[in-house]
Amino acid sequence: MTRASPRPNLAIGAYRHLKRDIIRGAYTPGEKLRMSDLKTRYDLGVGPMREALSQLVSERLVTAVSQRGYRVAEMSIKELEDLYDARAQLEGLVLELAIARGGDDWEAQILAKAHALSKVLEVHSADDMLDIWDARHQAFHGAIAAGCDSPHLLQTRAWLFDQAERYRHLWLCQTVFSAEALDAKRREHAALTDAILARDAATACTMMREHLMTPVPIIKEVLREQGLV
Amino acid sequence: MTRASPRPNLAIGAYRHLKRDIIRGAYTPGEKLRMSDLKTRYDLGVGPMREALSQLVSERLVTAVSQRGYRVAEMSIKELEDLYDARAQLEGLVLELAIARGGDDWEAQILAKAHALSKVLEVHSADDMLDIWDARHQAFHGAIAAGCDSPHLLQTRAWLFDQAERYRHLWLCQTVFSAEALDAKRREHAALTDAILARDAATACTMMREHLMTPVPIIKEVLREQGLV
DNA sequence: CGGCTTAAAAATATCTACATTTTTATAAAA
DNA sequence: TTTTATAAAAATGTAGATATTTTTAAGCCG
Repeated sequence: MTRASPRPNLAIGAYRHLKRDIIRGAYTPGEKLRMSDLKTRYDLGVGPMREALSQLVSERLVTAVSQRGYRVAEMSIKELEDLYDARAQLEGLVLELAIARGGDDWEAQILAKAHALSKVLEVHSADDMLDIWDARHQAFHGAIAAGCDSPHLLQTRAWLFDQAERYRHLWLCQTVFSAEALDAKRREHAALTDAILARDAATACTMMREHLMTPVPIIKEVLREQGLV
Repeated sequence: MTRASPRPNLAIGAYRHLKRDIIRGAYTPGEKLRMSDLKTRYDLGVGPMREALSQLVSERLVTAVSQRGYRVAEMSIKELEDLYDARAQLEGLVLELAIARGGDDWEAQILAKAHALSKVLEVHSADDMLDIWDARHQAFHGAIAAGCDSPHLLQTRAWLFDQAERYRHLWLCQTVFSAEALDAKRREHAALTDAILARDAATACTMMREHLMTPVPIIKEVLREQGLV
């Protein structure tokens, strides 16, 4: 008899909640995270709160200075550019390996997820639309990456993804609510799928890197508009 | 007036100490880390100890199950192979970018570090020898990687490095105390340096990937000998 | 009168000790 | 041998004590 999920402790809950809030932009970059405020906001003691913050420091979403508390990590154009470049390069590598290593099941999964993504047309509420499209979009790219068959490379990919998610969220809001942008993405995904299934590594990797870099100018603009940098 | 390093709090000290102990093999993989033991061993309260453990969980050196405490992460042949493969692939990518992006200063630094590494011949005590050779070896590879000019790729590289360090430590002990092994490494490093300075990306990347994979069979053997798997 | 230093006060972060809950080990009974 | 009841051990959470930083205000010199 195995208990799949022993009741998670408060620190884990706080970690998830706080991480989500940071990613969704509930705090402004660089904002001070006062213990007393956090305690009341998340209705917790200092112990669990500190644990959650420690983990977020490890993930670089929060910065800490000894005896001077915690702050939400800063955002910057410079970081945005490097982060997306790193992601694009890594994704290119992962895709190259996936094309070399992936089997029939890998191909099938890509087709399945691509199909699911292309069908997000039904009418949904705005928030639902964002969540559903994003979930399927991630599933599609995840299916592609999975072919590299390396837990540690995938872990690394997930780690960079988390780092980028605050920026990415800004882009999502711009893209999901624009029929035009969505359509452009649909075409990119279709072309990418074709190149991958044709096992054309050179073309596919180049397309993937470019695909991942397209959000950068859009995010830059939003960052400036919203005065986040 | 800036205080470069405000006195670090106890959690940071505990984190460093515990991490070092895990990497150096002071605990056996999978060993339970009891709070009461840790408290006495590191002479600390539970608060700081928990913070340190939380960070190590983020870094996957420790595993946690809610309400059932912490354990040193397991080691396995499977993980060893994936970890080193991931590292080799990433290092290949980083090197490719470095050759494309690195400038004169990058080349100079590589030569400097390569020279320092090749000169570790003077007689040292055994422990000194290990520390000095390792430090210079890391500096050499670090100088090469730095050329990719991407903080996030380098961060990612450092993260995989940390993951591998427990395995790597086993290899170091085998290599540093063998004049023959050291000499083989010296030749590999020299050839690598030549290919890099010649900006021969294809050759250099292949050599780098192979260079990083050479420890794997040695570590496998040690793991089996010491019954760690 | 204004800028600078110094000193007290408030706010904040950090740590320890204790209380509570949950898990694990032990022993008795079926 | 398996199951169940009990006791011990361990993890988790809270509250209060301590140390550090930041703010505020007063004093001093130019």
